[in-house]
Amino acid sequence: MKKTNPTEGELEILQVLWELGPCTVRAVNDELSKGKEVGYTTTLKLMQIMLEKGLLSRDTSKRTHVYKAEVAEDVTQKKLLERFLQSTFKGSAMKMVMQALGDHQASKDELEEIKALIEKKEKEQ
Amino acid sequence: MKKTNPTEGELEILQVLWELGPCTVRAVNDELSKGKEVGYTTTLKLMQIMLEKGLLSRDTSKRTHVYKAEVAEDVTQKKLLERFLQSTFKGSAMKMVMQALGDHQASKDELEEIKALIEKKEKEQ
DNA sequence: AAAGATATACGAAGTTTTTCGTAGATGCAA
DNA sequence: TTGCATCTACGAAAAACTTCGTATATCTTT
Repeated sequence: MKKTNPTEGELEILQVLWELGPCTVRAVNDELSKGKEVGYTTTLKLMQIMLEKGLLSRDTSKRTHVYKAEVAEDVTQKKLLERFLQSTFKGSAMKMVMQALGDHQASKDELEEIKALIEKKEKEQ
Repeated sequence: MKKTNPTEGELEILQVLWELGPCTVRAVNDELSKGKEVGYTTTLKLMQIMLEKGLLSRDTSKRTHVYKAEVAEDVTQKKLLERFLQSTFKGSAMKMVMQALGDHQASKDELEEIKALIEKKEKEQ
């Protein structure tokens, strides 16, 4: 029940559950299979481990168990982002933001949204 | 010589070399030791592996070898950023930017810099 | 009811990454 | 020169993560 950070494999499963909501192992495995080959029992095992870690919970009232994410998407993203920032950008969020903005396409709306956020932050200061 | 992505441990070493420039194993190990306990031969071994991978090069003309990063900081950051974006934010750079901006302090200058970049991007469109 | 499909549990092998001990070479100080 | 400190090489244990096979139970279909 420690809710340790998910590994990459675990994260893929979380992505599916965040997107589709509570799922059976089969559903998760089908979804993962769209992107890469992965055995059913591999997915099952991983989800059982995640259950132990507290990353998932499940409903066992039926024969086919239904799993559900126990960690929120935004909270998890935030934690992982902190870790990544630390390890790759020595904690400099702004440097990373510049890098990301520079390298990626953005729609007009997205740019506006970011600009609005920046202006809000500037007022706060 | 494949220059595969560095692992987390390898990244810590790269950070040191990027910051201090070419270093002996001892120097790198001393630096790492400021943050956590780590054995000398552990650092040595890791750096030897990185040498094999092509992440580092070294000067062996003296008894004490001097290692140097063979991958650039910004290029490496960019690669790792792509991977991280994919695994954690399903590739949505803008979502991550918003998250990072929202959660982190930024100086006036940094905010201005980002705003300028955004305006430049808007013009490009 | 029997056969086939599908489910969970679980051990264990396979990979990757990290850590460390030991051996042998070289430098340095008394 | 002798002995102590420091260096590299290297194997291999340890740890973390991933993958899978097999046993067994439960539906479902005929």
